[in-house]
Amino acid sequence: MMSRLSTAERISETALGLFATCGLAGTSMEQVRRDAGVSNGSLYHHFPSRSALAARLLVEGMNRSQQAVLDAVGSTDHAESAVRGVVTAQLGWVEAHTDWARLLFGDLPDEVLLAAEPTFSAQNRHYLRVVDGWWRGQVDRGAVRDLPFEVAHALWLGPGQELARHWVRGRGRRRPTEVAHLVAEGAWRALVAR
Amino acid sequence: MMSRLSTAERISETALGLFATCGLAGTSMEQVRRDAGVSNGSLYHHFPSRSALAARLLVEGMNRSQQAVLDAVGSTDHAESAVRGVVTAQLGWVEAHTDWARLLFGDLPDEVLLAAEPTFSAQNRHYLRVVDGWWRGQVDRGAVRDLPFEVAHALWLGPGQELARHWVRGRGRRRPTEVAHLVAEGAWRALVAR
Amino acid sequence: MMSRLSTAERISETALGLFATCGLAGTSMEQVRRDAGVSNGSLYHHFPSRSALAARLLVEGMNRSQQAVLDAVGSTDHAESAVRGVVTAQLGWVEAHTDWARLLFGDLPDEVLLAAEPTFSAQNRHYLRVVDGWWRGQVDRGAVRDLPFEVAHALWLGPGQELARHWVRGRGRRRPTEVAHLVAEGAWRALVAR
Amino acid sequence: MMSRLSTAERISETALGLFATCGLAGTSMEQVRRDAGVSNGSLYHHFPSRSALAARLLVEGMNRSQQAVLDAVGSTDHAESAVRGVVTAQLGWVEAHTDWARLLFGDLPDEVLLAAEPTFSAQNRHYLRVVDGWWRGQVDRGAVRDLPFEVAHALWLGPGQELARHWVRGRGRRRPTEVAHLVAEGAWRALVAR
DNA sequence: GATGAATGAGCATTCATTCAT
DNA sequence: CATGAATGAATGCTCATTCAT
Repeated sequence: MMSRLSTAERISETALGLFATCGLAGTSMEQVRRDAGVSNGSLYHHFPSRSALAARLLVEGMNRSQQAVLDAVGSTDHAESAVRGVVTAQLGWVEAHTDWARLLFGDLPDEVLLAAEPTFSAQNRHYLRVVDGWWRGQVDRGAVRDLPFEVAHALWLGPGQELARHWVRGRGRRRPTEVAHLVAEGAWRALVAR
Repeated sequence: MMSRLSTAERISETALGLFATCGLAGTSMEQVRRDAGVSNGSLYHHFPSRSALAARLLVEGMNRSQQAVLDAVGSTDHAESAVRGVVTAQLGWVEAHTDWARLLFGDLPDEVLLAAEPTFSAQNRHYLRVVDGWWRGQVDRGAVRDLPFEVAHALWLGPGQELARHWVRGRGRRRPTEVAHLVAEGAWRALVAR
Repeated sequence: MMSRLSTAERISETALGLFATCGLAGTSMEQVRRDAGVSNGSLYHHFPSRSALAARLLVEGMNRSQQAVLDAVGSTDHAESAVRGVVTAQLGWVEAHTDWARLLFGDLPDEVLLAAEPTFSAQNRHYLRVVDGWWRGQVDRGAVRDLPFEVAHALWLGPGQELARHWVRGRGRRRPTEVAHLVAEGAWRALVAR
Repeated sequence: MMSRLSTAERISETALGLFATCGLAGTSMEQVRRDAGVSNGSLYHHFPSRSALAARLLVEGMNRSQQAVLDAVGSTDHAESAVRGVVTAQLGWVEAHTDWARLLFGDLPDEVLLAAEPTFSAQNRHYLRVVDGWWRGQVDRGAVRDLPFEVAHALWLGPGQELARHWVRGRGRRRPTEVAHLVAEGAWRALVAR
């Protein structure tokens, strides 16, 4: 009997692990091929180019990560719960999916971004539209400060991002979820009206 | 007459520009060599390996960037001024030195980090010791919230980091310095006691 | 139609000739590639490194050369015939396969020896076990002097080795096979009991 | 105060050690330079080329090694003593000067041989003339078998050479001087008239 | 005698990718 | 879907050597 995973899945998983460990630019198709135990021809049958492989993982990872945030935002109309919930969700997701996180935190060469379009930008647009929309609603309602969205986004998710970035690189004592409530509290204070 | 810059300087500057444009992993020694107008042997005489070249720039850039923050912290004992000043300094420095910033924001392969040690970690220790020391002083004085340093650091510099990261990648309308006061305000709210 | 030899064979043969002519250390992969009329990628597809190529030839050559000796030893139980036969076989083989001989006589860098393991040492063990065993048998039978095997081996094969070494380097008037019987006679006298 | 050895001597000794360890072809001027702690310019001031350095050591080593044999031959007219004495001297010298021996046993690229001429061939001629002359004298006197000189030389020094070769490469249990008398005995039996 | 910058050719090897089977 | 041979461009790096100071 064969392994449980399909060839394509074996390749994906192997690649994700390698990207996390060696960085996207530090991983070659040859490494993926070897580690996945797949023939050259087979590899290229499933992913017609290196960029295509990276792009597919990027899109998938971005989707998962943003979904975690969107779920948190969508779960309540109460501003404070949502703001805090997003931070908690962000840190929880990173801690639960460090490989994906490392990929998303990394440098993405233009060729990969190019290959990831259009799915990528559509996805992104959707994410931004939803979150931005939610934010403006709360501004109108007077629940949060009236800030340009990029500033709000930075104050909201920047600290968690920063913390997570250190965490996945092995720096930082505390696990993200350990301090999530402190970060969430900070974000809320930075954003709440008055 | 020769060019004003020494060979080593010409190499450094060329490399920094290329790293900023093509990414660290996307820049080859051959490109550096060609663009700097230097012979192969000469290039390797001054920088015995690709990693050594990258590491030297990394250490230098890190030093400059951290110095901007240290200067801001050291310039006053008044907590609010210092907290705000650091954010402003951070965003100002990034905007004024986008090439350096791009290098520091990028993915640094282990080989480069390895080559950057020990200067790098010594420098880092110094930076953290000073900033951490200052922070604890303010905590004792009751000026700021009693947060683990990594959390404080994330709330303090994370938003700016996030904003700057987008900015140097060409995303984000507003220039960092334009919104610096808003980010600084957010950071202060997140950190101030009470 | 393609050439009769497989790509791998074409590479092997070309490399053997070059190693014989220019020495192992004096032969570059580039030369092999050019002379064999093979693409770079193809060369490395078949032999993943310079050392691997050399090692494969080394193992093969060692095998052939030792087989000539083993055949001579195995062909008779009569001590004198075997001792003389081995010397004759040794010199005959060298004269008939100077390219192989030159490779085996040359300096073998550690990397190559390392790459040749374990096949190499297994082969060697077999060779030594057989010849040593045969020798001890003759010692017990009182046909030859009771000498430590390494000394016996040196007296037995050393002179032929020395002669062959000079011959393949172009020194020495007489062809090995011309003087084989004299060398064999000397070896026998050095080894015979009484 | 400076080191006791002159720069040239430091270079020579370093090079000899490296040649012994890494092989002649495996040693670069850069390695010699580094290990000797000498500047590039200084190295080339003393030895104008890589080949010149190797050649100088080769000539010197050959001289020393042959002198040991010549001394043994010259010390007596008694054939047996001389034949045995040469073998003993040969093995003794190798054991006492393994670095030199390794150099002399190694592959010598043409460029080095070329650079070693004419000293080298003059030395060699001298050596051969003396030993050949001595041999013919003994043949005429009926003390030894009437063999072509190259065969006699192979039977005489070949076994020791073989043994020594293994010894310097770390193979072979017994030290050369331990078994010298056995080898000498074998050589004498192979050569003695009757 | 010593120093170190400069040179440019050369090399082993990796890589992404294609293609015939 | 899978296999592995084939391709050729590109890369990081080493080396022997020269030269101005």
